[in-house]
Amino acid sequence: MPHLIDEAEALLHARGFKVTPQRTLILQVMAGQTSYLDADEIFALAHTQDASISLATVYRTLNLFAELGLIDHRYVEPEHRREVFRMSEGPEQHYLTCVRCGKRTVIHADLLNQMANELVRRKGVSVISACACFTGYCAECTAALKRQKRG
Amino acid sequence: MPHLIDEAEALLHARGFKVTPQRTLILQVMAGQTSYLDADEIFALAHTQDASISLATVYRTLNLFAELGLIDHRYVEPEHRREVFRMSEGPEQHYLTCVRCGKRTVIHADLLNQMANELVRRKGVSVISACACFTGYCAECTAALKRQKRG
DNA sequence: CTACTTGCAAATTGTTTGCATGGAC
DNA sequence: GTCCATGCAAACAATTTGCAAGTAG
Repeated sequence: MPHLIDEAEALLHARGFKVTPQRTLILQVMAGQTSYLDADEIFALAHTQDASISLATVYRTLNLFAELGLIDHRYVEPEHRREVFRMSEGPEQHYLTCVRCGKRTVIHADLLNQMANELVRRKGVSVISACACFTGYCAECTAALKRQKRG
Repeated sequence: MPHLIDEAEALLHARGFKVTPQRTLILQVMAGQTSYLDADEIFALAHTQDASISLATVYRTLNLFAELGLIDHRYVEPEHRREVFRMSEGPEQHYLTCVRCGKRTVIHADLLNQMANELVRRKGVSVISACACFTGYCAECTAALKRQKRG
């Protein structure tokens, strides 16, 4: 998505931030992904293109992009304390992490948006961002366990 | 809730764990709370009763209690990576943290349970635990901002 | 007694920051 | 040329762990 990258660089420029090779590289890495990546994964991908990039720059850049609204960041199970990031484009995703196989099941935002709307209606609050993390069994493991129980 | 504490101690015993003064103390601290506390807060409260208790013991004990299902743990905004704990008794709580005043609005579990049910129905997964964190404006700040906008 | 627990300090993990150098504009 | 940005290493914060000493059962 070169278009996305151009827009992002224009925004950087407009806000007085410099368009450095590192920032462009991280934009490229992020734009090529559909799901969330953690800082280490982003660093590893960027590092294959530019071996001199540092993890600190990755963190600083991700934080800058998040402040500018270019990327979303959230936490997922089971390593909940590790932050993950992705471009803000496209529908938000949340996850159910399977305790049996570790797989993440994507939960699209409509469900959480319903919840956010319910919240707004019931409590009079306004919601800026929402993060939902579920732990459980994915569809396959749920089915497998049912079979096991039956058999 | 001495009743809760007795039950917890009985469970410890039944599972072959020892009922130490530290564990009893932490149970007392937890039982006296209605909302989530982080490890430091629990340590601070315990420390007023027994100055020799260590933070490591608090962490170990909380993890043990969580494994036994005695307490719930989750993460809340804005310091999302810090874990918070409370006794499993009573309705689960989730929070919306206000970015303007910092107040936490309690979100009772029925909303999230609806979402979990929806998930089960739509995706065939099973949900063990769910954590939802919202960032936004609490009811007061939402109202204040509306007034400000109008006035 | 014996195995589980504790306290302490050190180790880990994820992320941030100070500082001197380097580079975008 | 002037700041902003980078890389490095050290600092931080939250949590975990190794180990020797202590204690519940």
